[in-house]
Parts: sequence; C-alpha cells; structure tokens
Amino acid sequence: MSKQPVGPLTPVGMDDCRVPLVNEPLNADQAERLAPSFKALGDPIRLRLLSLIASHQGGEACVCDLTDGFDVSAPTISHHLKVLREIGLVSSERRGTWVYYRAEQSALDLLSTVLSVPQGVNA
Amino acid sequence: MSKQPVGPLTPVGMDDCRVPLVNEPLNADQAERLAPSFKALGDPIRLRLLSLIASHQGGEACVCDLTDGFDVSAPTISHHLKVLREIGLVSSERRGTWVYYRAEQSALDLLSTVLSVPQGVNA
DNA sequence: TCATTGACTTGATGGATATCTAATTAAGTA
DNA sequence: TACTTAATTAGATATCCATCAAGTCAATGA
Repeated sequence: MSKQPVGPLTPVGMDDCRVPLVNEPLNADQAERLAPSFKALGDPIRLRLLSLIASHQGGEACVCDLTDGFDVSAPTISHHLKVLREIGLVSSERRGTWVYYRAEQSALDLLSTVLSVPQGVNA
Repeated sequence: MSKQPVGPLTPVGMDDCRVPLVNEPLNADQAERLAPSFKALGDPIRLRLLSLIASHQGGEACVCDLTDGFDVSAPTISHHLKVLREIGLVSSERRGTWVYYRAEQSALDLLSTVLSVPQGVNA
C-alpha cells in the first residue's frame, strides 16, 4: 500500500501537470505522474490502437475492429488495451457481446499541452 | 544493417507524422517511428531532464546544472541524456570543460501535434 | 608532466515488459 | 443445456532497460 499503482491520467489530481514542460522545470512528483502515460504511448502497437480508436467513427471502436492488421495475437492486443485503459488514455464499455473502447480526449490534450512549445519561448 | 537503430526525430522523414492521431489511424510505419520518442519520454528522470533543459535560461543547460536534485548516479544521468539525444529530443555541444544540452523544440512540437485534439473532432 | 574535475563508456545485474499458448469468462443461440 | 464467438486472464519465457561501480576520455591548471 506504500506505492500506489500509478493512477489514471484524467480523473483528478493532474491539473498541476497541464503546463508546457518548456515553461518551467517539472518537479519529481509531476514527472512521476506524467511519465507512465508517455511510456504507455511508447509502444507502436499501443500508438496504433489509440489512433484507431480515437479516429474511429463516433470516437469509439469495438475490439473486433482492432484486431485486424496487427501481427500479434488477440491476447497481446488485449494486454495493450489494458495498459491504455489503466493509464486512462481510453475507457471501455461492454455492450452485449462486444466491448467498445473510447479515447479519453482530455488525457490526450493534457499530454499534448505538456509537450507544446508556446510561441516566443527561449528565443 | 537490416534494422536501423531508430533514427532521430527532427532531421527529416518525420513530416508525414506531424498529424493528430485522432484525425486518422497511424499506419504501422508511422507508429514505429513515433513510439521510440514517446518511450524516451516515458521515464520520470528523462522527463525532468528535458524540462530542465528546455526551460533553462537560453534554452540550454550544462550537465553540471542537471546532476543535482536527482537520486541517481552521474552515469545514470549521462545514460538518460544519451537516450534523449539519440532520439533527437535534445542536442549536445562541448564548450571547453563543459557539455551543454539544448532542447529540440521542433521535435517537441511534432509530438505535441500528434497528441493534439483539434476542436470539433468526434463530437 | 601530473593532478583534478567534468562527462562518458563499459560491463554486470535485477526488475520490468511484450509475447505466446492454454484456460477462463461472458453473451448469445440452437 | 450445450455450442459458438468475443474478449480477457493466467502462467511461462525471452528480451529489454534502469541502475551502479569501475574505468576511460577530455580539458584545464599547477
């Protein structure tokens, strides 16, 4: 119980991270909360899955729409979706036989902001 | 020679990646070129180093300015700086006794764009 | 030339992780 | 109930990676 399992990105407690990292140095705490999200994006399969989900009609996609076009097994896809879900980059919902994944745009937006380079920084 | 060591982000050949991943699905090739950069950001120490460098006076920082405030050894810092440099997120230059690191803003900007969520996407 | 300081490289190690097969759960249907 | 399909979990394995101690390289100065 001494080390919590890296909570999700969206819910709360990340507001102090919604700042470009070029503006001021991240402190250790902020860095440790942000890094796992970037790590989750650091796998090509997860990046493609997220992009597939986020760009899909209606902002969500069924797992059955995601398994094609990858050279890995279904359990591996499932594993990567779990990583994305646990970090809060996507959410999932079961509807009947199928499970649908939805991209969490606010989480994406936060990470985008962290990496953004505001005009006129460090001329 | 069959598998190149994942080239840097900035130089060239990344222009086709400068698109929000919510706009259309990343293809396998794009994902494999982008993922290593996010992976590089996926470590809290590297995130802090990058932020320290990027936010430092003049847009650059000496290694001697970076080693304090971390709980890891100097070789470990050096290792993380190398990872950031080889992926193209920072560049380095020796001036006399000291080595200075500079953030590559165009690389940061590219990654920020990839994660950005344009208004009105997937209502 | 030798000593000092800054930075990096090397080599080893423990822990994390991507992947698979096999088994399991969940929902629908004959 | 039994069968089928969708998706996940469990367990095993091979690889990757963060870290450190020790050694090396580079620049400066006594």
